[in-house]
Amino acid sequence: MTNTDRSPDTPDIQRSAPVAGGRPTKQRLAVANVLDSFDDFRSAQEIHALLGTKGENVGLATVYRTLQLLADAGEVDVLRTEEGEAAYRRCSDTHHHHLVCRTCGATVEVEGPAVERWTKSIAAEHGYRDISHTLEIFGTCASCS
Amino acid sequence: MTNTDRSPDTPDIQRSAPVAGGRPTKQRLAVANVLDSFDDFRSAQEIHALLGTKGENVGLATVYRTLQLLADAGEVDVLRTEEGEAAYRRCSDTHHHHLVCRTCGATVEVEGPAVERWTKSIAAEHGYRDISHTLEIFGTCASCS
DNA sequence: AAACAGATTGAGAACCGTTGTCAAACCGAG
DNA sequence: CTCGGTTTGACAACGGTTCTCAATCTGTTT
Ligand SMILES: [Zn+2]
Ligand SMILES: [Zn+2]
Ligand SMILES: [Zn+2]
Ligand SMILES: [Zn+2]
Repeated sequence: MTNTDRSPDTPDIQRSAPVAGGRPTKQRLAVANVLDSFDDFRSAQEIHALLGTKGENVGLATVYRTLQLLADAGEVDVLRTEEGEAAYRRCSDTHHHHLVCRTCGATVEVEGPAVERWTKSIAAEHGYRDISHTLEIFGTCASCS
Repeated sequence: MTNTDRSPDTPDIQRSAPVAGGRPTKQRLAVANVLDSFDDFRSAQEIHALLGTKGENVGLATVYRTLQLLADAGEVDVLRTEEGEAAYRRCSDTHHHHLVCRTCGATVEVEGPAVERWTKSIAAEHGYRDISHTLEIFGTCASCS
């Protein structure tokens, strides 16, 4: 691990913004960049492997740590698959949900103001406060039918 | 493990219906019964421990297997906690969602026909079929505020 | 530029929920 | 009772995630 390694083949940094307040290290930038190369949900291990194929060797623990950082900062969305593993995806910064293909993972961001209102009012009706919610829709996309 | 053990202190079977098509063994009935003794979501291990305190010693693997049976049969609802572990609860048999207290686990079943309609139409709009969805609402209940 | 202090990394161990293994026990049919 | 498929439980194995800690890096201060 030599961060001073700046040989000619080292790809230029594409994402200049620091990663969630921490130091913009080579590894964190690599993770942040690879997140832009797909638009479906990928597990931490898949992302780690993907980095490997691109010549960016980042330790698995660091991938986990960075994804957690990004998730905490709201820069990526986290989804629990039905098998219980966490999957990550770079998303728009407004609140939204996902329509995910069960087969190929193709993901569509969806918004539903009515749902947002409904959850709030239901929760208030029962005296619950500090509401949050999770809503994911699963199905088989057109090309997988 | 002696299933013929029917000493006088053995509690009578309360739930006579067979468990999800399989054999109504002592262990399965014990699990099915203990599920009636709480109305919030409990992990498999918590349920296993709870059985222990009631003198019903059921193997952990059997608890997992039985809960899976019941879940497949739709007799219990499964929820993935944010830490990724599965939690179980006996629920009404109609489709519904949950409003869960983040602190004490108090759970309210909620229904929202509008949400059901919305998920279907959104999915159809994008050409997705065989739709399913997950929706959970989290908050702090009145007594935990 | 050299030194320093704190942040970050990576390899591997540890953790923990869950599932698999398999011999022993069980159960219902005949 | 006997027999064959089902179920059980102790324990091993598994997979994803987190922890540990020494080595390395980075920004800042001399
Ligand atoms: Zn698809
Ligand atoms: Zn929402
Ligand atoms: Zn509460
Ligand atoms: Zn629903």
